[in-house]
Amino acid sequence: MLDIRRLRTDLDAVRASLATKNVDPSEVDAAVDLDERVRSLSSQRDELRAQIKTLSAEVGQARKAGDTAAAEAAQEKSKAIGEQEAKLAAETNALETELRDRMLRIPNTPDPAALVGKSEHDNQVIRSEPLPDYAQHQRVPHWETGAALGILDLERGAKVSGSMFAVFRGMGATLSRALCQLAIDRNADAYEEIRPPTMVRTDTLVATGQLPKFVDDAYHVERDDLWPIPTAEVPLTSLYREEVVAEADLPMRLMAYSPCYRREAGAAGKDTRGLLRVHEFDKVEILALVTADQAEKMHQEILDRAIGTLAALGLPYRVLEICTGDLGQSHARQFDVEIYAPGVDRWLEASSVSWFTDYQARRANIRYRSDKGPAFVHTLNGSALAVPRVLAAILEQYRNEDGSVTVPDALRPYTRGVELITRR
RNA sequence: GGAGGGGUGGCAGAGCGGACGAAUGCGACGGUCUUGAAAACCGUUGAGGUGCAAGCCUCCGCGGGUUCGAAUCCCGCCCCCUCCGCCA
Repeated sequence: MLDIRRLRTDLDAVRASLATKNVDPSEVDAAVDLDERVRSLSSQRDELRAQIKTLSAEVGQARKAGDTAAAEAAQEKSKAIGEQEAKLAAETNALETELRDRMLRIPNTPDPAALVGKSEHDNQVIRSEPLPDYAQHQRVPHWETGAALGILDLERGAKVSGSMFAVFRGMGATLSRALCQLAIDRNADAYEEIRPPTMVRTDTLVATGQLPKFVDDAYHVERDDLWPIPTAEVPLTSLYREEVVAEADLPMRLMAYSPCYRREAGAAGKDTRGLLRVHEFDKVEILALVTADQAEKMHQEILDRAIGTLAALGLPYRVLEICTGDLGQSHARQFDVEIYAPGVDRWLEASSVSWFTDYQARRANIRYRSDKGPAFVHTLNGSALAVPRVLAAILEQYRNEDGSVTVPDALRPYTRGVELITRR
C-alpha cells in the first residue's frame, strides 16, 4: 500500500511514476477524491463525538450532585446528537472501506533508479556470459530425456492431478530434493531456516499483495477459507505482521523451503510442455526485513546469492533488470536471473529478486522501533532456487551422448554417491 | 469435535458501567550520585488519524448491539491455554 499522504502532497509525481508502470491515473484520482470525502466526514463525526462525550460527563456530574433534571436534559441532548453521529459514522465507514480497497489495488511506485520501459520487451540484460558451444546431444528437451531415463513422469502427473503437474521418480525425485538441500545449505550461513505453513489466511495473502487484485492466480480451499501459498514469501513476510521489531534485529534474514502452488490462470497454452510451467513446485526462498537505508545493499546481496547457487551448478545465467512496465504490483525494483536451457534453446526465469520498499510492510503493518518512533520496514526477497526450471536446465545441459545425465558436482553430496543418471 | 478458562501498552499484569488511554512491576530513555560502571533515587516513556497549532477523535483480539456514557454488560466470530475425544 502506498502512503496516502504521498497522494495528498505529491500527487503529480505519484501519477507520473505509476504511469511508467502503465497504471491508469484515474485509479489514483479516485483514491484522492475518496480520501478527501473521508476526511471531511470523519472530522464532522468526531466533532459530534466530542459533544457526546462532554454531555455524558455532565450526566455523571449531575447525577452525583443529585440534579436529576439537569442529568435528564443532558441525556436527551446527547441522544439526539447520537442519532446524527450514527448516520455520519455509517457513511464514513462505507467510504473508508472503499478507500482501503482502492489503495490495496494501487501498485507500488517504481524506485527512481528502476529501468523505465513499457513491457517485458524493454527489460535489459545487465550481466551475461558468452554461451558455450553446445553439442547436438545437449539439444534435447528435458521432457524427452526425463521420460527416457524414467525420472520424470508427466503422463502420470496428469492422471493423478491434471496437466501441468509433474511426478519425479527415482533419481528425478532425489535430484529435486538435492537442489533444495543445496540451496538451503548455501544460505544457512546468514539466513534462518523456517518451515512455514503452506496454507494461509486471506489476510496473509493481502499483506504481500496477491490479494485482492490477483485472486484468479491463487488456489483457494473454500471450506476452510485457506489459500495454498504461491511462494514462501507469503508466510515469511507475514511472520512479523502487526509487529514492531527492534532496530537491532535488522536486517533480518529468513529463508524457507516450501512447495508453491500457482493456478497459472491466463497462462493457458503458454510453456505448457515439460517443467517450464507447473501448478506445483518446490522452491527455496530467501527474504529480508531491513531499514530503508539497508535496502539497496540487501537487494544486491540477495541477487548475488541467487546467482551464486546457479553458478555453483554450472548453469549459464544472465541477469535482467525488469523495466517499470513489467514490474509486479508490489515491486519497486526487480532483477530476474535467467538460466540457459540448450534443449529448448531458451532462457528460463530461475529467480526473481525483488525490492518492495515499504509497500508490503504497510499492508502487513510491520514496523521497527527507530530513533524517530516506529517506521515501516522494507521487504526484499528472491528465489534461492526454484526446482523445475533448474532441473530442466540440468537435464539438458548435463545430457551425455548416450542419453545419460551427469550429476553436477555441487549436488553429489546429496545423491548418495550417484554421479551419473542412466536408464534403470 | 465437546467442556471449561482466557485474549489489556515493548513484556508481565490490575481494572469488570461515569474524568480509564488505562494502576503496578519489568524493560527502555534522560538525570542525580560516581574517576568510570553497577546499585540507589528522581523524571520521561503506547499506537494511529486529523489539524498551522491548541486541541479533537479512534484503538483494551475482531465485528455488531445495549446505554446519555462501554476495557467493563449482551450477541456472533477469530485466536490461545487446560481437560476429554480423534489422529500422523
